[in-house]
Order: sequence, then structure tokens, then C-alpha cells
Amino acid sequence: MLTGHARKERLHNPQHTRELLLQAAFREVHRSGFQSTGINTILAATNVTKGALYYHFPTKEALGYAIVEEIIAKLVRDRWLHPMLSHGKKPVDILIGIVRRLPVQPEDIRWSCPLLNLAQEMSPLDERFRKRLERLFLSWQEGVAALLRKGQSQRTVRRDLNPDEVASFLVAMVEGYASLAKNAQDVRVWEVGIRNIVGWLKSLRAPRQPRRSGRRILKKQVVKRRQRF
Amino acid sequence: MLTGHARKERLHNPQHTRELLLQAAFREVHRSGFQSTGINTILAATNVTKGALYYHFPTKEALGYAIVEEIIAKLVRDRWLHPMLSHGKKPVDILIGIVRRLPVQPEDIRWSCPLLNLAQEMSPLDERFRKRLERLFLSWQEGVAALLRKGQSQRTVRRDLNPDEVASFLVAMVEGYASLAKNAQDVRVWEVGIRNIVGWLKSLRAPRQPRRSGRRILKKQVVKRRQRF
DNA sequence: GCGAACATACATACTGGTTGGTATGTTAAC
DNA sequence: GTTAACATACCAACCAGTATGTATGTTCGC
Repeated sequence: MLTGHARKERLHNPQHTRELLLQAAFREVHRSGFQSTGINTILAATNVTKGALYYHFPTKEALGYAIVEEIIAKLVRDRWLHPMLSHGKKPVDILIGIVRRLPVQPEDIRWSCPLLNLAQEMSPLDERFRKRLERLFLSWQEGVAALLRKGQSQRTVRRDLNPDEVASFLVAMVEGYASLAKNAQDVRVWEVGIRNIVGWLKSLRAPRQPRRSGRRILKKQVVKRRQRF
Repeated sequence: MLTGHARKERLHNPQHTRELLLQAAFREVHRSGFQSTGINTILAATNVTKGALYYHFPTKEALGYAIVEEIIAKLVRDRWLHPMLSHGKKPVDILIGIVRRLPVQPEDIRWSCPLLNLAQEMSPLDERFRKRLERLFLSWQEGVAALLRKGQSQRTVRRDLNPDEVASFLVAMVEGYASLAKNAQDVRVWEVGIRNIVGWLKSLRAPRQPRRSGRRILKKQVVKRRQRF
């Protein structure tokens, strides 16, 4: 009885085939870009035939969108959003931990960040691609911003900072260094970048709290919108 | 006698044809990427024939290399290296001026930085492309670093900074924000980025100089390698 | 339990269009 | 008249996509 759990031997295993295609397509698109990745390359990498691919994905674009919404979105969640939920730790320390744990293998540096790659290539060319990628960037930034706001309310993050702008600053830096390292094809460029990002993250911490004085300080005086660095 | 100055009416004007091809190729590559730009697109944009193109450039790659070495290199020089030579102004102010003068038109944001685009696409795929682009990135960073060193010797730039690392930090941020703005297709994202970069640049300035005391401070104590932000 | 009926999940062969590149012919300039 | 500077026609390889056929899995009547 081959119901319930999927048996490997099944010849028709649509979920498995679909996932196989998605992973291979992601791999190829990550390396060569979406436009330059041929359907046949994906088929050759999977031993799946064209009929099967076009059964699961109506067009090449649809396959691309699925890569963004399923695989890359998961990467953002796994690397950034989920680790941010770790309780008990201070926001800045959480961010430092995340940045330090980012992949540093030569392969990772070589092909750089999939989100960035696809966004660079497709954003000005295909609006539906752009929108999907934008959602991921925004969820990333909003996650960081929310974490910073939490830190501000806990008095562990400087309150003169604008969380949204700091968040996009962080994202810009991570992606910027990823680009430099990719061009240099040098892990050390990335490692120096990480060090500098971590150094900058440390500067976000609230200074040692002064003894609480009797009279309260007006919020307006504390929360300045223009941040220092 | 149509010697000396080139007459427009000349039918065979190789320099002009070559330049025409280069400019059109740059434009298309900037928009769609190198791999996805067809030779025929460039020909259609210039009313030049295939024979003429392959007379001037042996392969599509050679055309791409020429774009990097002639057009993009000139952009780096014009936007960064030359403005850095302005005498009399303090290094940090020069950098702020340059960053503030970077293009902000919707078209510029849409297609983003040509150097970054090509580097993102071609660095892991073609070593000769990568090398040429790397040279431009290094000249850019070295220019910034040299300017910072000058500022340090003039005591207008903090001496606890590592000029090379600050320079790559700046480049990473510029390119990172360019990517974010390109994905968002929003000039405001870029403008916020510029503001934050300028804010950060201001933090590089040496603090008000303390009254010179009698005994000299050892250089080793002043120049720390780990910078603050 | 069992097979007909049907739907899902592929496989194969092919198409029109495009790709970078080339072989060969022509014209302008000196 | 020689050669540099093109123009034209053509090529094999590849592209995304499709038409059509086939094997597998499921459902349902009985």
C-alpha cells in the first residue's frame, strides 16, 4: 500500500519532481543569472524532461517567480528573520551573531547573495520579479527595524537612531560587501566587511545608562531623528 | 581638402564608428546585462552593420572589455578620481561633495551603477572581465584611501581609522544603496542612502584638536588600527 | 475484488525565432 | 591600385515553448 508516506520508488512523484526542478533552477540562476540560464541546462541537471517541467511551471518566468517566493524567501527567513526571534539576547548581539554566522565559504563568496543577484538583474526588466524581490528586501529590513525598536524600548539600543534607516543601512552594507567580495573573488574581502559591519553594529548600543535623576526627561529631547554614527 | 578635422559627411570614419558602437553597446549592456545583450540590438541602435562591428571588435567579449576599459573607467575617473584632486578643500568635504553630486535621476536609479552591474554579472563567469572590473574598483578605493591618508596627515581626518578599510566601506555602501534603490525603483531610497553616507562621512572628521601640550604623544598610541564608528 | 473511465504526470519530437560568428563581396580613401 | 572600412548573406547552435503521445495513479460502479 503506497499511500500516506511517499515511497521513493514511485515513478510519479510530483512534489519531488517539482522540488528537484526548483532546486536545480535556483542553483543555475544563482550562478549564471535568470536570463542566461537555459531551460535545457536545468533539465540536464535533473534528468527531468521538458514535458515534466512545463507541466509544473507554465513558463520560464513562473519558474523564476517560484524560485524567489519559495527558495530565496526561505533563505531570508532562515538566515535573518528566525534568528532574530531568539529571546533573552540583546538585539545588537543578535544582529552581530547573525552577521558573523553568514556563509563564508569560497563558493558562497563566488556566487554572492541570490537575492541581490536576482534583484540586480531583473528589477529594472520585469516588474513582477521586482515586486517579489522587493517584498523580501522589505521583510528583511522590517525585521531588523523591529528588532532595533525592541532594543530601544529595552534601553539597549541608542534612541537617537531611526530604526528603519539603520536597518536599510545594514542591508546595504551586507549587500555592498557581498558585491565587492564577489568581484574580488576573495573571502578575505568579505571577512573584512563582516568585521567592519560588526564594528558598526557595536556602535548602535546605548551608552552606559546614567543614574536615573528625579525629574523625567522629555521624550522629544531624547529621540532625535538625525542619527550620529 | 578634408584632412585634419574629421568631416561629418565622411562615409568611412573608423574612430567615429567605433565610438558609436561602444556607446550603444554600453547603453544596452548597462540596461540588460552583457550576456543578454544581443549583437543585433547594438547594430539596430547604431545603423551599423555586422561587418563593421566585427571589423572593430573581434568578438563580443572584446567589445565588453572595451566598454569596461574605456567607458566605465572614464566614469570612475570623472565621478571620483578627478574630483578628489580639488585642492584647498578638506578630504572629508571633498568626499561629501562627490557623494552629493552622484546622479539621482530616475533613469540612473533604474539602471544603477554600470560598474556594479557588470561586476555582479560577469565576475564569477569570466576571469578577464573580473580582472578588468577589479582594477576599476581598486583604483576607486585606492583613490579614496589616499585622500583619507592625506586628511590624516593634515589632522582633519581621524587617525584611528584604517584608510583602506574606510575606503572599501564607502564603496560597499554606495554600491549597496544603489542596489536597494534599483530594486525599489525609487529615487527616495537612494536619497536616504546618500544622506546616511554623508552622515557617516562626517563622523570621519578629526575632533576639535586639543591644545598642543609640551610633551609629544607617541604615534603608536594615536594610530589605533581598530576604528570606532 | 476488479476492471473500465478518467486524470495526473510525465516523455518525445518538433517549431519558429534568435544567437554569435564568418565567408565573401563591395566601396571609399589615399 | 591597394587596402582599410565596411555591407550582405549565410551558418550551425541554441532558445523557449508546444503538440502530441504515453505511462502511471485514482476513482467508481458493480
